[in-house]
Amino acid sequence: MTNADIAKMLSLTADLLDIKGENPFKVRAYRNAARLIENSSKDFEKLVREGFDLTRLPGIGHDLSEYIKEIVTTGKFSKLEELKKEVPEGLIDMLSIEGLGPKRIKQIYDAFGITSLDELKKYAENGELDKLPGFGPTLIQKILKGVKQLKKAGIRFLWADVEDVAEDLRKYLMDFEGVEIVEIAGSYRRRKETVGDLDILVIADDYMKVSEYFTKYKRVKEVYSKGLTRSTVFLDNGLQIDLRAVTKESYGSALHYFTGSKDHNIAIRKMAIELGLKVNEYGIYKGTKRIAGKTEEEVYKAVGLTYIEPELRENRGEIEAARNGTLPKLITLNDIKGDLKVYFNENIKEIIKAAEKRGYEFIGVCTRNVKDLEKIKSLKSKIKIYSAIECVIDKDGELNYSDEEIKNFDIVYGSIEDNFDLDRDIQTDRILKALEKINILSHPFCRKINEFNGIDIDFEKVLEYAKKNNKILEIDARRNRLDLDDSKIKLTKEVGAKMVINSYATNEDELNNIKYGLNQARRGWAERKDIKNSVKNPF
DNA sequence: GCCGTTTTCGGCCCGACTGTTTTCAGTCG
Ligand SMILES: Nc1nc2c(ncn2[C@H]2C[C@H](O)[C@@H](COP(=O)(O)OP(=O)(O)OP(=O)(O)O)O2)c(=O)[nH]1
Ligand SMILES: [Mg+2]
Ligand SMILES: [Mg+2]
Repeated sequence: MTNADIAKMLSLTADLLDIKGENPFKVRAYRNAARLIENSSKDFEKLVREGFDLTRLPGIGHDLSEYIKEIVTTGKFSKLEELKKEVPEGLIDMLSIEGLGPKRIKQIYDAFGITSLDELKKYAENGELDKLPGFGPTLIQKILKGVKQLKKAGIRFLWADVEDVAEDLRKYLMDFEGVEIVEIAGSYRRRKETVGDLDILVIADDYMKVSEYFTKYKRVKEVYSKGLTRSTVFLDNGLQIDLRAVTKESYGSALHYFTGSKDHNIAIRKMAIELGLKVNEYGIYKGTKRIAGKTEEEVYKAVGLTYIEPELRENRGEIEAARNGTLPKLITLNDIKGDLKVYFNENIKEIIKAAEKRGYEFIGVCTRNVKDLEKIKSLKSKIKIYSAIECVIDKDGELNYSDEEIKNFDIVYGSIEDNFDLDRDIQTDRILKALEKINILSHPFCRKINEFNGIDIDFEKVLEYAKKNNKILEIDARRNRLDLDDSKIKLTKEVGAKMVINSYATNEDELNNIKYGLNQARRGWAERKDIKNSVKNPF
């Protein structure tokens, strides 16, 4: 039972309770627990096995603690099973239709007993739905459209895949008369590996005119809502863009609000309440008096905190760290001294030249074929070239090359490329075995974003071994890998094992992949000392 | 359902946009 599995059950429970009409704060408690577990770097199955007191976690009390234990030990959640009898699971699909929330779904279910999208479509088309109070023609049209495209359920976009359109939108908005600042906020600014939409903040005195201009952007396919200070559109590729426009006195508060995360915002607002203050996107208020909000620093200062970098704003301990003055000094692009994995191929000379130009001090040229060793050794550059071999780890943890064949390489990588579904203990032993012979474990979880969630291993055990034996964990920086991910990076840092960020460049442009890995390293609280390719002479 | 150096009950972040609302509930950020 993985964290993701547990989180899914709790989240489903929350949705069903919501539709049932339960107390919204109870629903939130389930959602919070689900999110806590989903985002946690700790393995909950292990925590339960070790008898860890779950109620020590924020938002987990007596009941949820027992529920989590039940889920982990039995694989089932009896409360959820009972709930499903009352509230059919099929109703969950309806939540992913824009404009349909728990209340309206309950209304529909109570009136017609509908439990599927097909039935919903039928009732929307034959005019039955109109009979419900609050269901006007516009909403019915929205529902029909939603059934057809199920927009909200669409997969999330890779961060790197929205970079270009984000920049294009920034330019487009900056071009508008009177616009002073454009910030891409939301999960994009927090550098999350995937983004559900783009959240754009515009600062302009004449902020009310911005929405109109925004919705005329050439790639806008549909205007979902348009008001004086906020609007939402969908682009031709289905990407949602939320725009918020305010005047510059609210810049800090608005940017803070729109950057999130939601959990972080709520935590900050709770702190403010305890100080007798109110925080919203316009400022910080004491009574009716506005006391701060021009910059983000002001916002944090008003609640007694130092500035928190966007990448850390996930309510994963950053607020406590800011209070205690123990925030990490996050690694930056400038700290990266080299790239320890670029591919040995026909572009290698250009890649090396580009690496020199970037100011790198070393580069690791990697092949999967031991016969390339001499050719790699004969490459010339003014920077240090490491020869690297990527070995394939077989089912039993053996490498595809003998000790003799790889002994002259500067760096030995090991990569798992098959048998992804082995049981946790077997998979863990496989990795531990391979680690004996390699320096760096490539993309440790073998995951592919939006495709494969990754192998099941006892990662903490791997980390303990790595720390003790100076083995390094890779952060594969390719846009759809980012493996280790942010929470695993955080755990690795906490244990004290080292990591490298590798670009896997096959041409000079792909050296830029480093940036994507760096984003995740920063989200994982990594400092310069945690990342091997930010020190001189790593090998 | 969770939480508490004031609290074990009574709060729980706060605001914008939409529709059919004649004053606000629902949904969303
Ligand atoms: N205070 C507060 N802020 C919110 C709430 N919902 C969203 N926000 C803020 C914080 C979010 O980061 C920001 C943008 O909202 P999004 O729904 O786009 O979320 P975000 O970009 O974080 O993640 P995403 O990748 O889009 O799913 O708006 C809320 O309920 N309360
Ligand atoms: Mg967003
Ligand atoms: Mg958004």
